[in-house]
Amino acid sequence: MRDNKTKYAILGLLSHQPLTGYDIKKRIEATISYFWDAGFGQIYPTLQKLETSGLVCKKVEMDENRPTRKVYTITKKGENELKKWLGRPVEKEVLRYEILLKLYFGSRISVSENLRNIKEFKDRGKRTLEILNGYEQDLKRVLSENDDHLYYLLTVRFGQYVHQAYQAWAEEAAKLLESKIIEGHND
Amino acid sequence: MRDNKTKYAILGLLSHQPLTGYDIKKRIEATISYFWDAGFGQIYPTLQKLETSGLVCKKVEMDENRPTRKVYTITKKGENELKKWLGRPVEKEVLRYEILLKLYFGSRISVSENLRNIKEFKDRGKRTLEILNGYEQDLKRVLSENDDHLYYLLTVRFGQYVHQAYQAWAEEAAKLLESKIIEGHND
DNA sequence: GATGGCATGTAATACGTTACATGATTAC
DNA sequence: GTAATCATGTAACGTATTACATGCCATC
Repeated sequence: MRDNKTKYAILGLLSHQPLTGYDIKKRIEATISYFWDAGFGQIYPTLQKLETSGLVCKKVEMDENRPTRKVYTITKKGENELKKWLGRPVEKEVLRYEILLKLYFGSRISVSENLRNIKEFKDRGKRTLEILNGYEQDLKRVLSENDDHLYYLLTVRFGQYVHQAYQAWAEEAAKLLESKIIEGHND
Repeated sequence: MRDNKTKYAILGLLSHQPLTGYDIKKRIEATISYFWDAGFGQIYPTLQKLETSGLVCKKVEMDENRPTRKVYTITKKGENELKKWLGRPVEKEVLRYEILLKLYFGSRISVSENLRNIKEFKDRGKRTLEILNGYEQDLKRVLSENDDHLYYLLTVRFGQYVHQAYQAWAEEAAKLLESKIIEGHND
């Protein structure tokens, strides 16, 4: 593991409570997936590697009726590793926006096709924004209950700021492209 | 190649003019790297695959004095492939923000460490924003010269919107965390 | 009887980064 | 002399996705 960051997402979730691989997948989906997603094919092998390096330990729960559960618990060593990483500043965020890659070469296709791409981006973003607004309301209600909630709120606020920026940009971009159709009627 | 998107970045650049692998790297750095980056280790093998599948063709330029240049030109088939991809809407943007992954588990470390992480994110973003502002000025000056420039401007405007959102968020987040220190003086 | 949730994982493949390896020319 | 730019690429490794494979239980 050179610098697998998903392993820290897993360690972070386990620092609250013991979980199975399946649980971890559900948690990620429900909480951090909009800025850090992971599938089963990544979670299960990572858990095995974390166990091998002694950062988590496994307890097998067998039951006749239900599938065998493998519950993972974070170790002291795992907690230290997590804290060490959390305190280390991010060197560089690497982001890839497919919408921008398409738009950059937009002159190769028609204006209306570009407008459609922008519109789909905007609609998708609007749905995400609504979900984030819901999270914000929920978190504000329970803010004082737990030290973690403020940090959750900060990440949600980030999402709201960025998605509002997407909406504003998409409107401006659509206007600029539409005025191009009117000027040159080259569509 | 399942759905290598970097290949479209390369095809897009070649749709303007023939380039070497080295040229492509420079172009990417100077134009799209803030939303789509690629290294030599990705560019050279991708060019070879593109040639094998007939989307680009290669011309070897030998010269005694300078290194052998391999100039790649997009084919008709390559142009069609590019256009087909450009017109296909983006299904899902997958983004990973390391800063948010760290912040989500922020309660595990001290408030001042979180504040430092936010500050570094903000400072880095500010530098990028200044670069983007420069791009905007340049592009506005030459907007009417070329059909491409409007599309370049749209991607730059996107960057500006998003980076302004980063700045506003970072300020709010820092304030919220600072008020936590004052309330609980738990740092 | 079919769908969906719970629960595990492996295998194949693709995507991407980093280090390694070479060597000439040009500018300071 | 030294660093930067031009110019090529391979090898090793790590990260991530997708498909495959299994099987029970509960609900509709």
